[in-house]
Amino acid sequence: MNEPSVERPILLLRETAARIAPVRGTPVDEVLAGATDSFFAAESPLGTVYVAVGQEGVRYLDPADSEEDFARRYRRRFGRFVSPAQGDEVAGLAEKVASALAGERVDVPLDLSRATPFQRRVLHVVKGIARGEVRPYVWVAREAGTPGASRAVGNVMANNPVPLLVPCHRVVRNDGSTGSYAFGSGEKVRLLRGEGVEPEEISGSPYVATPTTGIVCHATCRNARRIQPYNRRAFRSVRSAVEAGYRPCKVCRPVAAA
DNA sequence: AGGGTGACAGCGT
DNA sequence: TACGCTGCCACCC
Repeated sequence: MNEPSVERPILLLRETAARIAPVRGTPVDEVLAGATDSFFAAESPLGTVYVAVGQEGVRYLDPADSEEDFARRYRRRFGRFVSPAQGDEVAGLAEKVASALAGERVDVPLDLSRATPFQRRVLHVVKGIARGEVRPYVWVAREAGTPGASRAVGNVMANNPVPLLVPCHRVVRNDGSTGSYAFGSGEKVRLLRGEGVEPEEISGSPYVATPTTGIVCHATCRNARRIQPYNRRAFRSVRSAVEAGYRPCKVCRPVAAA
């Protein structure tokens, strides 16, 4: 605690805690302990990101410019302090996060306790979108149990506390265009390419069917990818495919209703 | 034909 | 409250 080489975020933190303590009538150390979360840095496709840890797991991930910048943003968003993790307090979690950000399929515990029920449902759905695949906002809305809420889903994505870990960059528009991204639409396209999704394969015809089965899929559905080129029928919408006699795939569940 | 555009419904915050 | 990483349709060339 009394290291001579006090880092700047910690110094700021102590100063603030020292201001708060007398107001609350609480010892400084207690204020510090009760209002401070830990963070660590990790490498990701977005570059260096900082990762804050809550009670249940990762609470916040941000490709901030610096540790100071990250701490500021965290404080503004959660109303709590954050300082670099000491010793090995988050070592296990940091390892999982590093693996996940490297593209491995590891389950990273998340702390979404600050999210609304709707946000939690949406984030949970999006977490399940596999690498190499994309799904439209309207699909996420339907899967989350609120079929009309595709725009509200966009709002949740815009405020995703844990980008990359909850892969909001895999949520695209229903017309096959990639849509916006909190860190820029170009970054979204780059991320998707890095995962094997070429924007061209969905643009204009995000749905694909085959007469051999009579089924229509999202173009990036693992089953759609197996369709032989000469059996491949491209569609701009599920509706047009259904009108042509195809029924929705039971694996990727394209939204059939108007 | 099919890509672009504008209006507006619709949802949660 | 008004707003937004949308969807859908009408309408344009």
